[in-house]
Amino acid sequence: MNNNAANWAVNKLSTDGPTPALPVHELVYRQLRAHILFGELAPGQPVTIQGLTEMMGAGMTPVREAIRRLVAEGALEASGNRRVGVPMLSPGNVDELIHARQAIETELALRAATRATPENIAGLAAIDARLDAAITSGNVRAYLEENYLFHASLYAIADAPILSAIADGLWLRFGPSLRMVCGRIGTQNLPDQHKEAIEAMRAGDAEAAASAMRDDVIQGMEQVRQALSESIV
Amino acid sequence: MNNNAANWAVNKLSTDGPTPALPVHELVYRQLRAHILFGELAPGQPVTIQGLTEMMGAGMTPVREAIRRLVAEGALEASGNRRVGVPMLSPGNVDELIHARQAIETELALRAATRATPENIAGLAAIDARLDAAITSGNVRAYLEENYLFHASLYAIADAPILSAIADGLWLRFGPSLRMVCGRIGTQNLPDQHKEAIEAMRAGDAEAAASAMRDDVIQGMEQVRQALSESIV
DNA sequence: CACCCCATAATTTGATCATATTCTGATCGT
DNA sequence: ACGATCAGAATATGATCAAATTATGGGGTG
Repeated sequence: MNNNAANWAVNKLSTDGPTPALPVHELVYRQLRAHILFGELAPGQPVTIQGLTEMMGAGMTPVREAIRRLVAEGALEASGNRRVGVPMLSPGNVDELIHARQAIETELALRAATRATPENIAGLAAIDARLDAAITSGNVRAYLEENYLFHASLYAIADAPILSAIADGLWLRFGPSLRMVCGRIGTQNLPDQHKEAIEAMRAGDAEAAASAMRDDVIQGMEQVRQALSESIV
Repeated sequence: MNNNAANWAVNKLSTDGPTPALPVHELVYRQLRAHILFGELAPGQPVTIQGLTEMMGAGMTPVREAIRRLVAEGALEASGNRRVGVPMLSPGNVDELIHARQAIETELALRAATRATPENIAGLAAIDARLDAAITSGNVRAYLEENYLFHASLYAIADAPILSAIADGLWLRFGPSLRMVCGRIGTQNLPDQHKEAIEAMRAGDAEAAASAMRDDVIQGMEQVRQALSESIV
């Protein structure tokens, strides 16, 4: 049983299953995390402790811990004067994210492709099929979830906990902005090089799989950059 | 005034200066962070809340927040059964760290080199001089601090908050092991390509500076890998 | 006379602590 | 060797205190 960060991320998108008395701060963390990743929270929006306590029905301490954790991961931003909110991406931040994602995700894809079993690949293909359905039906939330799930599954296959943790942190940073992109341009024109990656993995060509994922990352981040620059105008 | 993550890291190695009523959880976080970075805490060592409360003279809530934050950054590890401790690096982890540091720090060095002012370079040279003194005198703690300070200063110059945050997180992960390396091989044989980097920055050759820092990273991490593999035997 | 600015009060929000409760690990007895 | 009991440690709550933002009102100005 491999308890690495990426597996964890994949498992905890669904709340079902035999949850063996999960701590409250963990539940708060996961709910808030999902809100950030899938765009329930817009960039710039403030996040208050007391608001969370009554929204989640929890005490202050667990809420506080969840917030600190997400601040440490870059998903939330401490404004200096004790306030916490969803960060807004500057164009420079997008540049950094492009570089980082390219470096980290390409390496993860390379490792995943060299280690993937046929079952792994089938699982990825299933996710990608659901992703296609979400795109054609225009279901933004489902698109965001399945898209993230595809990448997170790839991380889990790569079996590289540190790189996976970094990649997950990056997702949290651009998640809110990605939602904005979808609201702006719809789901039709969003990138999806996943089929190329899956085919390359089936063929055992790790380099090609990594290259496909690199293209996917670049295209996605370019969409974000473009939407963001238009939004400023 | 640029309030990015790297500047923050540089500023908060020293505890002096006019601290405007810093929150307790922040102080606990910084002290614990320094303990981890500079090897007061060995890999595998447990970290308890109650132990910290009396060591730092603080309540449970701030201690708890500091621990969660460091767990989120990868500096500490939650063992599943409510226990928290300093993680032990596996050989695979070291591989990941080498890849990640190479990618991130090279990019940071590139950016820093293109932006550095003469004052910036002089500051780096001053740090490196103190580093040399620490090496010749065999002062391990000073070596660790100045070495980190050199890199952190470079991040601050690069003005890339997200990449800097990632790089800082990586330091926290191999910090305890780096201390072990020093205890094993002394300070004499430790890598220091800093002079090459400084010279390249003076000459305005950003590529050369980045290359020098890449060599520095690789040499340092190879030392860690080697010491770790010997330690297992 | 209406509008803006600044000082001050009120309220909201965050920070910390002390305490009760639950869970884990280990010891001791059978 | 197995299972109940016990100490210790973590989780979670609510109360209390401090800080910051927002609201308010008086005085001055166009």
